[in-house]
Amino acid sequence: MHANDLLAIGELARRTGLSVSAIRYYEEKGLIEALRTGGNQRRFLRGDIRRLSFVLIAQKLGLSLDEIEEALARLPQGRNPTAADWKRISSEIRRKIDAQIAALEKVRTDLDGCIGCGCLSLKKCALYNANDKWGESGSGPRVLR
Amino acid sequence: MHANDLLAIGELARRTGLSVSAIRYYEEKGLIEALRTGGNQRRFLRGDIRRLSFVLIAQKLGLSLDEIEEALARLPQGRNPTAADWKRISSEIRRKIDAQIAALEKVRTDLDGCIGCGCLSLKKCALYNANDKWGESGSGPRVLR
DNA sequence: ATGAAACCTCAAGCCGACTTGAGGTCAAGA
DNA sequence: TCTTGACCTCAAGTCGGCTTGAGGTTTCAT
Repeated sequence: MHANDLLAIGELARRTGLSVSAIRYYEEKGLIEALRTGGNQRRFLRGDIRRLSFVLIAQKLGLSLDEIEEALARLPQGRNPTAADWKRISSEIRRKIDAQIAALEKVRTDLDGCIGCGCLSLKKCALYNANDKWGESGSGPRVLR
Repeated sequence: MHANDLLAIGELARRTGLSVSAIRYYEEKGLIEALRTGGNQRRFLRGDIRRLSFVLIAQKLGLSLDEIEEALARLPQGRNPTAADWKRISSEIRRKIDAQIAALEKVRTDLDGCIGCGCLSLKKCALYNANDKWGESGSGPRVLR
């Protein structure tokens, strides 16, 4: 059962809650690497559970896979995140969250002003004219639903 | 120039900042309706500027087009939003924003606890285990970038 | 009457983060 | 040995909110 301390992809999926296809996708994107058996099946190290945990948590915080890949790439010797790495990275993330909250609070304030006026004029409306970054089309991390 | 007080699609686009293709897309989705000339070109009423302004603002507040359509559908006689409609609808939106801010603040608190521990354990991590709604895959309004 | 600009429809493409399906191979217990 | 379940690759599909392109028509000023 614990033959070589290597995990098959299904086992890793079970331990992380990810789907098998998602793990394969992450490998393709370079977020994780796999060893291969003689029969070409993936085998993962135990530490990869932690690596994927990092990916999952960072995603919940709103980072895109590209951003997560970048964070992982900046790790000292290229291996999985330690507590110290996590401390540094999570402080950066905290700053992003602060910015998101501040942006939302500004919108709320503008909205409060707008409820009173009911103008719905694109020329005058603070809601429409401020925070232009909000409306940029295109994609990015989907933070809230 | 102001022949019939009807606007061609390009004119409406200019006045709202939307692209022509976006307006056609909104028509297809049922967010806006157009009259047609004998030659099959769309003609819009002046009031549609206001209707589209509503769409734009509601989008910036994080509502999906489906949600916006629903809000517009609930308007009294099926025409464009008035100041009173806006007041009612924007109050509902405000509640959503409050919820979003509260969710983000909870994540921030969890993150602060997490920075200290550095566990990165899926079993123990409050960040991972709380706020499951955050991680739901699928699509929805992209609120923040 | 004419020529350019604006309009029309319909189909396909884009982004991120995956999932689904087809068709085939590998590993391990009975 | 055999069977079954887990695995493999590659291509295509999904979602929302549009954009882009091809190929054709209308409108309007001159």
